[in-house]
Amino acid sequence: MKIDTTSPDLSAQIAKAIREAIISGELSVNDRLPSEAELSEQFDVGRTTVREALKRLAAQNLIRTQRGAFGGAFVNKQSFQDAQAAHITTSTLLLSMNDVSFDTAWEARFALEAACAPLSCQRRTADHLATMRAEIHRQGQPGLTDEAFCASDVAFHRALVDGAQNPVLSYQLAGAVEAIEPLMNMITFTARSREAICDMHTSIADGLEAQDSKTVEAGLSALETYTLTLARDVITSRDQQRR
Amino acid sequence: MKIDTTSPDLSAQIAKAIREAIISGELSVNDRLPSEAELSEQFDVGRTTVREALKRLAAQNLIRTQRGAFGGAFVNKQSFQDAQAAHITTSTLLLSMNDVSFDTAWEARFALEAACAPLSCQRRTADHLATMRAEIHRQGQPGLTDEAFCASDVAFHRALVDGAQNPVLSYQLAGAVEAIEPLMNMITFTARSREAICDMHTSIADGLEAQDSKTVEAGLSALETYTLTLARDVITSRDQQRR
DNA sequence: GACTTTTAAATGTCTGACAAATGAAAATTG
DNA sequence: CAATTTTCATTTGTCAGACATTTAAAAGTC
Repeated sequence: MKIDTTSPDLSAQIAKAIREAIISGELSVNDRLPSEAELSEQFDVGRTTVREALKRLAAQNLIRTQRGAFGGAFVNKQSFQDAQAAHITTSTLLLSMNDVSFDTAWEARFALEAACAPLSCQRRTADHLATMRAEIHRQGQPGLTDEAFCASDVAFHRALVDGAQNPVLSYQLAGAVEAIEPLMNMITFTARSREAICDMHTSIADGLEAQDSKTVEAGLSALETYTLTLARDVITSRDQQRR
Repeated sequence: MKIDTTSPDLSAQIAKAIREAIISGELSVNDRLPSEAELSEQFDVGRTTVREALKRLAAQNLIRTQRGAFGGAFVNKQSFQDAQAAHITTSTLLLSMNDVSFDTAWEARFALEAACAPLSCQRRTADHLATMRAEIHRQGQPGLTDEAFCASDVAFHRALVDGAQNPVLSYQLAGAVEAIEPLMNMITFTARSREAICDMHTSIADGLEAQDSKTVEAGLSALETYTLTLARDVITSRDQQRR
């Protein structure tokens, strides 16, 4: 592991070297890295620089640190849970910073969700169904705020995705499903549209319960079209107001 | 923005505070953060601690720094390209560190790819088709190493996904498609299986060219089943050798 | 007005110091 | 001897101060 000590980004270089050692398997889960003092000797830099490199790795969840004798920096096991949270954050920022149209994000989300539908039909448990029914019930409550409705909507679709019982799918989908929530919140639904959405959710849940993927896909497709129409109306009327 | 100066993770707290300011929109793209000296005053911590916080954010691509007068830390625009690279790294580590079975990863990958197929049929350009044909041709070359074959395979499928012309889809899919490559490399294909794979790739490309999503989906499905069978054979024989 | 020099501001790095946590080893005690 | 307490070395967390380097604006020069 060599670095160019003349370049002014030593901590980035050191982080990269260690990161690559982890990715290549040279360092395994729970392996202990050399202490900061040892690393600073090895790389011939100050301890400050080493620490900045370690913080970079910690920010990526690649290592954790522990104080005290026999403490140090240890290679982290990537958990689906943590990775998912980070993935959602990044996806959300990507959408908000890149002027991604609602159409594009919505299309991606439903295309991916539809891919889960057949698997979820096969494997969904009573738990998944119960979650979905509970969320549908919540969505029917009159006093619900728009934010709470959207959150419940996300929970409903997450249950559908999780029903496929494939952690890789759940992880990848989380980004698409959750990141769109802020965009959804911009489109405030009327009480009437909520009722229609609940009906479609019920139809989807019925299909999953009956393990009938045709019904589920039809319900998802209807939901996609319906929401897209609503969204376009909202955007059109907003543009008109702006004139 | 307040932090608990008695807790021993000041830099993480500061990073979190700034991160949330970015996510909430309080700080916008290209906004300049206060200088390190100013931040260290605001948070009442040393400059070292502030710098560690900033390095954390830099590791997540949330900020960039620039030296000199009128330099400083600026909020980064998240680019799909950078986010995709990070996403692939994380996905790869997730698979390798969590004993995800080949079956699970493979199922997720094909379910997601199949979701892109109809869209790609509609929108793929001549460029995408040309890339796919070129990769098929490369895959037929006899001297190709296993690694190169797998890389070409990834490029082929990436072209299919990109054909949907939806950056959100491409971003999400990249994780699933690329992260499985190391697992694929473990399964060394014989020359004969390569031929069969090329045939299926050709069938998929033909379907895309004819904008016939049925053919594409059939090709993908055949490829999924075929590779899965191969993989199971390899794993079974490997287990037998171990006895 | 065009060019050069100066200067102030900012990040990048290093050193040395001390605080705090932590587990092992040694000392103490019953 | 066994259980408990104390000591101690190690390691991370934080700070202050220093200097190098970069950078663009400001001042000076022709």
